[in-house]
Amino acid sequence: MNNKQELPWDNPRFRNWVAVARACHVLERTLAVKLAPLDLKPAQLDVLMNLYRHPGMSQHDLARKLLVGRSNITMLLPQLEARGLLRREGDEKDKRILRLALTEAGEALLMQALKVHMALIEKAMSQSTPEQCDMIGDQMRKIYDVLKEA
Amino acid sequence: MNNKQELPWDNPRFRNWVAVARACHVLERTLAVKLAPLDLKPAQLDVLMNLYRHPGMSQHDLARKLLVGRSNITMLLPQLEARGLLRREGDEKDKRILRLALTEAGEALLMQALKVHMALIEKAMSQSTPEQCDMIGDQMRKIYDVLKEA
DNA sequence: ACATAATAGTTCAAAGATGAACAATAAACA
DNA sequence: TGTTTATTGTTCATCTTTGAACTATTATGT
Repeated sequence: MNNKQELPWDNPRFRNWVAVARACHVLERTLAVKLAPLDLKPAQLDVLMNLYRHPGMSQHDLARKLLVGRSNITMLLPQLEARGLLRREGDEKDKRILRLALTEAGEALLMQALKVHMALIEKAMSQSTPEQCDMIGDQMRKIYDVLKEA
Repeated sequence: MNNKQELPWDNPRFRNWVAVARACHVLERTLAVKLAPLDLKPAQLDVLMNLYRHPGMSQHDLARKLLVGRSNITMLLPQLEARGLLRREGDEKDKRILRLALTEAGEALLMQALKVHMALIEKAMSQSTPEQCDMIGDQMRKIYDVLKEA
């Protein structure tokens, strides 16, 4: 009996996905190094980015956007709040909810961090034509949609 | 003064890379859930996969392949060794090196886990044509090459 | 209204990952 | 040979992440 008849490594989809995962991993690690001078970690940058784009969102919403647990957000925010990068204010109508927003300082730091992040992504994606790049993005969004409710 | 003149979200490369990262993240989380019945985590599966393909590799080699620190490997292996999934034997010529290899049980569990992993990737990548899939893999391998020495 | 269920956020203990410092061994070189 | 430098793996302290249990608040249903 031969379990090896169809090893994943012979399957293009498998091999290619492994490449995706590896590229993600190495870019994340590189980003962590490049953000170190700003005393910011990738997870914290994700928070700032989401608050910039969706000011007033709740911690629950943020957790879902970031694909992490709520408790993770609870542990993450006080550091950033103590540094004066964001505000947390209770919702008027629903006293359970804390609404989040960047401060001026938070926005300023975000802009610096985005330059770093952007430069890294430019370097990585400069290998692809615009058409290839868009196609990759389209496929990845499909993958996300397929898996997020699975 | 307007820092926002070229926000990353307007940049296709940025938006598309964010999609890649999100797809990676959600697939990794989904894999963790699907592997739970086998009492195996994605990081452990990575170890088994690499030992299957490169039997006799050292812990140092394994750490580099997985893009993690050596200490991480040191913490990871004893669990798997205790479950009888792999062997560690000292190298004859270089007494610093521990050579790693799967046991029969390790190989058997790997085959089960690979079915799960493979099914998930099939589901995710079935949206893409073979040509698109290969193109994605090619681009990602380029990204990895660009970043790994940066 | 009242009881039940659902939701937002927190706490806490356990597991994972990281990097610096260390011991043992091997390599380089004077 | 003998000394210095590199490499392999481990240990340890620290930081992150996670999920379950908990409190407070709101929604639902009778």
